[in-house]
Amino acid sequence: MELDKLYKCLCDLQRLRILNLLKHGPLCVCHLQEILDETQVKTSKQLQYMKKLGFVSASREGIWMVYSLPAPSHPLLLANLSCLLDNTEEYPCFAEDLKKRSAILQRFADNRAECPQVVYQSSG
Amino acid sequence: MELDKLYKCLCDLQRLRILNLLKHGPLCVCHLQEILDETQVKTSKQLQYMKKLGFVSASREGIWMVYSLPAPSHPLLLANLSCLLDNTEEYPCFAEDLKKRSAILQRFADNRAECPQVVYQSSG
DNA sequence: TCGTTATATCCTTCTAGTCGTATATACTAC
DNA sequence: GTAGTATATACGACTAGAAGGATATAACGA
Repeated sequence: MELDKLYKCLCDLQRLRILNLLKHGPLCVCHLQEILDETQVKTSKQLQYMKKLGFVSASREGIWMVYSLPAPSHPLLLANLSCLLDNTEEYPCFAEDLKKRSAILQRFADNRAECPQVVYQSSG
Repeated sequence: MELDKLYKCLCDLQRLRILNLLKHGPLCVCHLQEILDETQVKTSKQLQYMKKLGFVSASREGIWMVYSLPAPSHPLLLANLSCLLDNTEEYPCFAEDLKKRSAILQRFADNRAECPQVVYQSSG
């Protein structure tokens, strides 16, 4: 894996936000899309981009495509993701995204049909 | 400073190599060019790119433009640069560049006219 | 003043990546 | 089979950035 590929992956705010979310557990496209407040196409394309580079992996569960960070992820990727929440006043979106993620997982507790099993399991 | 700007700066191998070199001390364009084995235009353009984003700073000394990392640099930048030498077998260029830098600074010991003062001082 | 060295900028071409619309595919339920 | 939901892809327009050649600028020494 080349370093410039890694940084190309990180140099888009939306991709950073996606990676930050996936670091805390797998999610499917529709929920990423909901959290990021973005179109389906745009979200999907960013995921394809990162998948092609090997920084996220995908697996189908029913109608959902569940995206997650592969194990093991590049240590430099994880190190950078760890910093995203450090300056919440300057970059509030990362913490906010995680709050939205929690809310969605909470919602799944009431309606299990809204979410694939892998995602639900990660909520605990 | 926005995160995506920082990563855009890092997502080019030549820029990474320049930053790795400047982390160990200031250098002028002609010596960066020599170490990277690149054209003058290309080297200068990369420096302009990074300067515009604020990740390197420049000061003229006689006929030379001396580039360096500003103090303080973005902590995330420094953290990433610290990792460049970690996997020397996989990314040999960063260590090689530093060797070339040492050789150049050594050369300055014999011919001081070949180098501005700030660069020479950093060799110690 | 002129010549030389170091560096920056202009101009054009080229490529990678973005974005949006529309459409295609995959799966499920009926 | 059809309908509906989730996701991916194809296509075209657009933009940022890369690259290279030529040229401009800045500073120096004679």
